[in-house]
Amino acid sequence: MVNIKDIAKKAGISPATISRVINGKSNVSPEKRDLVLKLIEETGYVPNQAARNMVLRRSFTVGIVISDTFNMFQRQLFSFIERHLTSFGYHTMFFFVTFDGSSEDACLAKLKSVKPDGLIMIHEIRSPVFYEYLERSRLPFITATFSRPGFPSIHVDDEAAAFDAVNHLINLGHRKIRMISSEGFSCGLQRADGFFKALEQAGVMRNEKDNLVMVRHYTTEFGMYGMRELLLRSRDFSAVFAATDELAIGAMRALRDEGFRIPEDVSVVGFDDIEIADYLMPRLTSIRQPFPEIGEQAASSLHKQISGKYEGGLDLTAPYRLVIRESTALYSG
Amino acid sequence: MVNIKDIAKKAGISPATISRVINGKSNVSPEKRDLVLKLIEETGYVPNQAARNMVLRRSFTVGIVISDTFNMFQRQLFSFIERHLTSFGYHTMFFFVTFDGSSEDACLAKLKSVKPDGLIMIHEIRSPVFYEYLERSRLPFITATFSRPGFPSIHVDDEAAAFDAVNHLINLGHRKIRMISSEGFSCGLQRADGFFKALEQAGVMRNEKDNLVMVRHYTTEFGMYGMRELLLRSRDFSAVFAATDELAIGAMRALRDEGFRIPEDVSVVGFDDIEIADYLMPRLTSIRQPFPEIGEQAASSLHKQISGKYEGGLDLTAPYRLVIRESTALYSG
DNA sequence: ATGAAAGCGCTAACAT
DNA sequence: ATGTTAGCGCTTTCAT
Repeated sequence: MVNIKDIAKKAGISPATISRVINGKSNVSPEKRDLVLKLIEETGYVPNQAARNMVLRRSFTVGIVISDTFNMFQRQLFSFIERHLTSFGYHTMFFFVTFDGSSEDACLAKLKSVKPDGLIMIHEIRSPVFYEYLERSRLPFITATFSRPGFPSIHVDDEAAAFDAVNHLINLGHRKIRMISSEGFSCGLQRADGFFKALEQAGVMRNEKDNLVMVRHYTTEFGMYGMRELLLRSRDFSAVFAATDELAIGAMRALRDEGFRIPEDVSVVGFDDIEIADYLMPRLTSIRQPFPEIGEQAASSLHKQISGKYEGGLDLTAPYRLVIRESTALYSG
Repeated sequence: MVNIKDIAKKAGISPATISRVINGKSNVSPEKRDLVLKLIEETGYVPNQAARNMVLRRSFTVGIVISDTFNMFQRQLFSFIERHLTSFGYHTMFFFVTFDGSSEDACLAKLKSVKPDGLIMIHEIRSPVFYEYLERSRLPFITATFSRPGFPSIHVDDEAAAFDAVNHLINLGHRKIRMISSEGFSCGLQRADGFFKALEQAGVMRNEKDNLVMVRHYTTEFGMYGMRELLLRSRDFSAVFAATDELAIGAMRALRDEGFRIPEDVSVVGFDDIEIADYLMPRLTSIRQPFPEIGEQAASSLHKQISGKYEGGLDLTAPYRLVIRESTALYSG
């Protein structure tokens, strides 16, 4: 592979000047600049990333901490994040973490080894050791779609959004409402809070614990399990709020398998508004998270931090919106 | 950040010996080894990846060439590939390519800069320049879920699988069958070949071109467009074969919007058997691609190539299986 | 505006 | 078994 010395030799110039041209420094004569550019073009030379990384003590890589289950929601959000990071000149590398937390150590080790310039966390890590490292190493990072007090983050107001979603059901006349959520993320808890708040305000706060089932993962499979569990407890309800669309999809499956019609017998509301929500039968009513904005904000906020333009203490809030489709209908008790 | 010299100083040993311990070389005395290990543990030292990359002329990274649309099928396959690559000690980095091919140059530049140890291609690049570079640079690579004559690959027999899928419809009594596919990938063409072969064998090969619609991307959205186009041409059919599940989901949406019941009025078959196929209403009949095997084979074949254990000329074929669910039913003309 | 030289953190060849 | 040394490809002083 052709390197900077090869170019220097061909041009009869020192490597230092080649470097200057590559990095767009001003103090190079136009003639030499043109010559070098021509040579680079001809030879197809591309600077060796590893060498630059070493001397500049940067990796030009941003790590994405994400759960290994990597659902449709995360996939969509990632696409937007990636696009913006690329436009800022970063590469992107996944740091997978399993839900049970057993791999958080491995993730930390990979962090130290790869040394990304920054980190975007789409998955909520529990280990305090992890956050200690982030602080100690002063590694720029931002959490997306959830927040951790005192750290930069971009997310919607989960509790308020859940409140609105459940209120939509209440306004349709539903009173006996169930919820499926997960403990994995703090937003699962916040969405549950919004759920209870809405119930409370409507004066239908009965059997608090029986209304809610907590499952392990935000997947269609666990949505199905959760719904089955709720059905075992009681069939006396007319609406279900799922903490994510994936859970809603699984819940709808379980309801259908038991002969319930949606929305005639049971209304279903999801959360996230993933792409497929609009392709389901019936189309799923859901809370829209603005992926494009969240992705862009996460990337550009991180970029600012990395390039030292960080203003400090940002906890960005993205707007959400209830998208009403076919899976919710008037209560017809 | 603590480096190898720091460890050496603390231990009163030369950096070379530290390096030997880190890399598990045998010729180190047990006492020194233990001392070094202890120090590494204490200090939290992790070797600097960039420095190793430079001197070893390796990146310990495998590139994944994937389309920027990055659908559910690719997401699922990627998860398996990633898992295995990690177990072999590789990092993973995406090389996104847009469907229109405009970014193939950028992808090539990134390739030269990052210098991955190998490449797994889930997306079919057209540019011959790209393949020329692969050959010239002798970069190990393998194509997954499609094949390119003369190059290592792992994939199912798309034509045979499509043939079986369509035959399933024919055995159910369907004669007027439509197909939605895409030109983007060669497998879209091969699946169309299987479709026509099955029709031909059943003696229902009429209006060849009208039976098939080609759309731009393998997405739900384009599946919907494709189906609308078919409906515009004629409503006289009883079954649809979609080249991917995503297309099938979009097609089902379009059919439902026009009042068709599935499978009572129209049977639908997909291809890939993505996770969600079993959660749709109705559950989607589909050809199962064995993600776990394809992912494992792709990763381990590449690993063999990288470590010089490549036996040459492998064109691996993975088994497929028709999974019959609820979206296909007897023709009830 | 340009070149010479040092050095980033690591490994490997070569001594001993 | 261990240390010394050179060098991977690049950027960046520091001269000039």
